[in-house]
Amino acid sequence: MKAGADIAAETEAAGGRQDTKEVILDAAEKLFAEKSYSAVSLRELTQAAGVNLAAVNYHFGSKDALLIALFRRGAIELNRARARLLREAEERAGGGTPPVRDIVAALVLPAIRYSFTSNRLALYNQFVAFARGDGPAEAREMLDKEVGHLQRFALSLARALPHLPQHEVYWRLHFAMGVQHSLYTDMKRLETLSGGLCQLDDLEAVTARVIDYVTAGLEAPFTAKG
Amino acid sequence: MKAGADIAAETEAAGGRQDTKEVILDAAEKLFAEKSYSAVSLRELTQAAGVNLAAVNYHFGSKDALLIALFRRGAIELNRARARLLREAEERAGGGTPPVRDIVAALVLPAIRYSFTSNRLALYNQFVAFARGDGPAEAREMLDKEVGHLQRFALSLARALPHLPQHEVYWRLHFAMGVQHSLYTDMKRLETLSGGLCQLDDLEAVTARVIDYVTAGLEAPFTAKG
DNA sequence: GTCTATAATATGATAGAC
DNA sequence: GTCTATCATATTATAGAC
Repeated sequence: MKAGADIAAETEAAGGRQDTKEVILDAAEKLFAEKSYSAVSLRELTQAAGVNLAAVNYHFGSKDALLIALFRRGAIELNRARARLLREAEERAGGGTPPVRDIVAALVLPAIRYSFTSNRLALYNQFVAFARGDGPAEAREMLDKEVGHLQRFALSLARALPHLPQHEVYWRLHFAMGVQHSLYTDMKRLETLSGGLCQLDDLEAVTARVIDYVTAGLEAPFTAKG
Repeated sequence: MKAGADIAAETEAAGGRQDTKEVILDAAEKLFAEKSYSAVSLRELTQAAGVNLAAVNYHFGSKDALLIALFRRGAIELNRARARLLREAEERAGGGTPPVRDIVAALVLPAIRYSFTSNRLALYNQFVAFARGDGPAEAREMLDKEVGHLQRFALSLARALPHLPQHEVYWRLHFAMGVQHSLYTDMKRLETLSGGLCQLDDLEAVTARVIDYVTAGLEAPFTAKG
């Protein structure tokens, strides 16, 4: 019954310790989020993970392949959570179009929610922001080409904002991603700027703020451009 | 009369070719913007610049020091342009408070304007986004601690939005930076997502879009939070 | 200031014992 | 699947000739 390639996270469920592959993924995500991909050596990484230096190459084939596996794991998790919330919002709207605010919430909540609870998705967002810069070409292409999950949001937003031309919806969704990005990379500057007033402590408050801001941007009056 | 350490950019003005130091800075900015700091070797860099391998260490002392010099050059240029526009907006307001939209324009215009004209500030923004991740600790601290220019904008915005508590102004300004960030890092994803509909071709249109979005976010109705 | 040659080290990857 | 030892290579930095 115990096939070689079980998909489910049987390790965590099974009560005890994770298998090596996951230990490596977790350590890598943490380090790549702190220092970005190229700046972390396999030696530093395997030591932090408490595994042998050769383990990364054995389990993933190469450092690059590890990065891609990491992208994949995070993307699946994040996109699934977003899609579920979007679906629920659509169901609440009874087949109609959910309000912009609910669509935005579905987009924004998963990353923030899991982010600051010791769970992974925060690190995922942080490390993606950096690794987009210094990852291998293959990894960057992946990030730039897998946009299916965002398409769903674009469609939903277009229905909720029928007065906007389609390209305007895309632009504003793009900006919305940028706003989220600011949560994962530049927080220290904000802390400095605000003299410690603004921090990522109160999750509910931060979530509400982001949703307010993004919703307002999406609903901004439209003036024809270019 | 020709002291060793002239501050001004006498080279460009003098009519002809740049001196080695500037050639290196320009090449570094370009490469770091494409591939991020750690991913670019001194060999690749000096070759692209057409200078000797040892030139970086001779002129800057180390690769890290080059990065910091690059940060400094770009920051000075960008902040000066922003400050000038903000001052002009304040003068137009006749000593009173400029409208939010004008403050936003002062914040947003310089980077975009110079960005896509072959000039440098675009590259600067792009490479800062990446280098924040994988630069040396000293460089990151610099980025996180030098916030004086943003303070000026925070103050101006606070006057223009007197109903907002101060920390809310900081948050929204922070989000505004994130929106700008999206112009310099994730454009390929937007192009894919929009099927080529959205691109950085029409500068005026993009500028107007960003200003619309950011202004709407800043002026969003305030609901008390945490 | 520029160049070549090279030092000193760190890196990703792999072979082979267990 | 894990470990040690090591290869082949790339890295930053520097010494010293010109």
